[in-house]
Amino acid sequence: MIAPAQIAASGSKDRLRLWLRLLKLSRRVDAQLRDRLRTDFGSTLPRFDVMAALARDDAGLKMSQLSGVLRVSNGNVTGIVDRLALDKLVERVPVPGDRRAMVVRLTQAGRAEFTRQATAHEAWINEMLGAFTPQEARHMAARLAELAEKATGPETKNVR
Amino acid sequence: MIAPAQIAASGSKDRLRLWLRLLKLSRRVDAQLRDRLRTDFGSTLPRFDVMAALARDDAGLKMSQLSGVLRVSNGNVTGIVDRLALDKLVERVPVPGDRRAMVVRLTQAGRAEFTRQATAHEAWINEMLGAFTPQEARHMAARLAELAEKATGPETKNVR
DNA sequence: CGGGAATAGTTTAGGTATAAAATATTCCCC
DNA sequence: GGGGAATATTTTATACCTAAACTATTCCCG
Repeated sequence: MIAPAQIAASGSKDRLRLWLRLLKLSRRVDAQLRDRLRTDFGSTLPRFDVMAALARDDAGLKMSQLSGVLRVSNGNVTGIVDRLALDKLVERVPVPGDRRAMVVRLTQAGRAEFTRQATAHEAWINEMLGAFTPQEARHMAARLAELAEKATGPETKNVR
Repeated sequence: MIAPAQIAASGSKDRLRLWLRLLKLSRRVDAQLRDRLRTDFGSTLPRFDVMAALARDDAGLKMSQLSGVLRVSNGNVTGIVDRLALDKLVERVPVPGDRRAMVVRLTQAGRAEFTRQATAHEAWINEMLGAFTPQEARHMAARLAELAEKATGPETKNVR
């Protein structure tokens, strides 16, 4: 027989250990990506994330949509878009019917640059996670997706 | 028959999708932890991480050991320790034989505060990852550890 | 011993992040 | 149609984070 308290405590420890593992792996991949983006493209992960979000849609996204998709604060997006705009990789376009809003979209140059970076990005990930077979990657991704759905916490923050 | 290029491309896509899943989950847990630490304890995740590292050892750690364990830059640790020291949660102690080095350790108050926060922290994780059974958590953690070993990239950065 | 290489830590410059306040505009209801 | 609530974005204050430069000390080899 096992005391109930011990069962609960043990489950909790297992989940904590899993979290520490997940954190360790994701930080390592994250650090590599940041480093390579910096050295190979003179860019950063947040910039890449913004461009990736914009690349999905020729029409671009409003600032608030962008912060919703990326799940970061509004003020944060302002700064990143400011810097991308300085480099002429994105542009702010006023929204016809609403003088409050701005649509951000990739410029021609931004689209070309993103394509280059995305190709490299996928190759880096493929290299770093090369120890996963495609089958196992699919399986684990599916399992994570399934569990993420049940997990506590806001699934989406600002997506409207 | 399947074209070789297609096989390679497909594996790469699977790993990319896995990465996006991992990132999504870890960001969500991260955000929750940050939020709860802030509202419940008026603290932050980096502060918690530093205290957690120090809690393992009564003797404390040198600044460089701290940045090595946490895998963050030296300058970063300087700032976090500065702020923890202002709150009297940690203290810097000169190292007898080496006038360059400082050992950082939890104060009495810091140790007590960390114990409170760590208990809550484990409960939050347990709640957020509750969809994983302990068995599955153990299994996945083991698999991640195994793969992390093989994965490309620096396993340890500054640990000496 | 003397001096350059290595080590420990802080500082600096710039980008990323948040929450909260401020600004501007639009919506909508009475 | 006037005014308050809601929405879109920027600004502000503070903390995090890195790489690189800088200071101080220690190590070590000739």
